[in-house]
Amino acid sequence: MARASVEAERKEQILAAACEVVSEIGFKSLRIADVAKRAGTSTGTVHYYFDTKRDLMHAAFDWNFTQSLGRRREILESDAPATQRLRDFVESYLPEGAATVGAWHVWAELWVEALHDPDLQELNERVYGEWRRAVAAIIRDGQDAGEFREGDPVVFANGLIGMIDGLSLQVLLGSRSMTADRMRAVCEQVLGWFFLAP
Amino acid sequence: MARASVEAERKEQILAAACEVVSEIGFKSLRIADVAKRAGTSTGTVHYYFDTKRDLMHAAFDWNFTQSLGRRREILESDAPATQRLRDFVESYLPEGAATVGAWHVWAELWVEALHDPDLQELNERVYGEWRRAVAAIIRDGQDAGEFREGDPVVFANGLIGMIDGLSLQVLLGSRSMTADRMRAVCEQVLGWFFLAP
DNA sequence: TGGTTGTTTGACTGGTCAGTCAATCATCCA
DNA sequence: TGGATGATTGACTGACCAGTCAAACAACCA
Repeated sequence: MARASVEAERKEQILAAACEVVSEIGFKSLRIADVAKRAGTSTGTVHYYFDTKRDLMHAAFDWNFTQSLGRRREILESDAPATQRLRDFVESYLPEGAATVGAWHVWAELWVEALHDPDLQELNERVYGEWRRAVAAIIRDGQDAGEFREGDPVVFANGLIGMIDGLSLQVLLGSRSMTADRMRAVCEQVLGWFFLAP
Repeated sequence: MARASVEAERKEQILAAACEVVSEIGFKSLRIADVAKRAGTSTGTVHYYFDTKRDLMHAAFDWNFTQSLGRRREILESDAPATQRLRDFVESYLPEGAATVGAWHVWAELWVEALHDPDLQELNERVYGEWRRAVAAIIRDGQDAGEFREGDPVVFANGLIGMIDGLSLQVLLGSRSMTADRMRAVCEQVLGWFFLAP
């Protein structure tokens, strides 16, 4: 066993580095040596903590999600009105800041890798379950408070999350027709249709 | 120059094979030898028509789009009511049949590859422009015919296409919470909110 | 028929990189 | 202090594969 403190710290360093490299050059181009360099260590050390490249990437994908969830905990657990929480949630997803864009890149790589990897599909399933439940809970709150029109919260959560994913991809691809600002406008429009006028 | 007939036929064979292989094992795992075998030819011949792997894949991505558009031409150019055309369009996108699922896989690979390739971003831009225009045109028709509520057609087209992309990804990932049937239900629900009752 | 151009083949090469390993260093504790 | 265990290093190896190339084959035409 690695000594607990060193192990946790070093793994974190390596996972953060792996996510940065994936975000910058993509999974396909990622070399263990790139990760090692970015983490300020050697390939030997990377392999000391992660047996294979696959293990490393699975752990990195998982870590990426944990970090994303952490960055949104404040929003999800806030006791602001549901309309506000939903707006904040959507806003926090817009691919604008470096952290969010980086996390989105890693997500996109995960998706495509998962197309041919059942273990990653399982990770996706777990994570999307969490997002879906979180959004559906906000919607239910909003409906209970009369801020939100009726309808199946899960259907709306699925539609909203799906739309965010699809639009974000276009933004990440640098589309001239779908900038972060335009995405914000589309999301606001859609939310507006579902919020009841105050 | 290759003799026109042979060249066109052989290129088509190779591109179709490339798309099949990408769909089955992913871009990252694709070997020129796989494509050659699938096309019933040799690696030498693949390289005779496509200088590099990158050239081959760019052409394959382009070809995949042309085929997808062809499969939908009938719907887009039909003179059925706008509501029907939009329903048919969405239905045609559901990742169910082999051809559609295959095309989606190739799309997903294109997206991720494009994150780090400006030429592919350009292809994405062109293609999305076409989809967006096609959908917006249907919506405009529907609004003119009073079948559809008012609002910016482009905003709605963007929202709808984004949602389809995001949901399709989850279906492709084999999510137990997002099957093709559930996706159909979400899309119908959303379309229902925007169609005016007859 | 024989020459020209277009097409096909697969063995081969050069470069790349994940993963291994033996050596070294650091930390802890008896 | 010295031995044990944990941690780190980077040179090395074996597998892999894109792209090359020389040789062969096919279609066409003069």
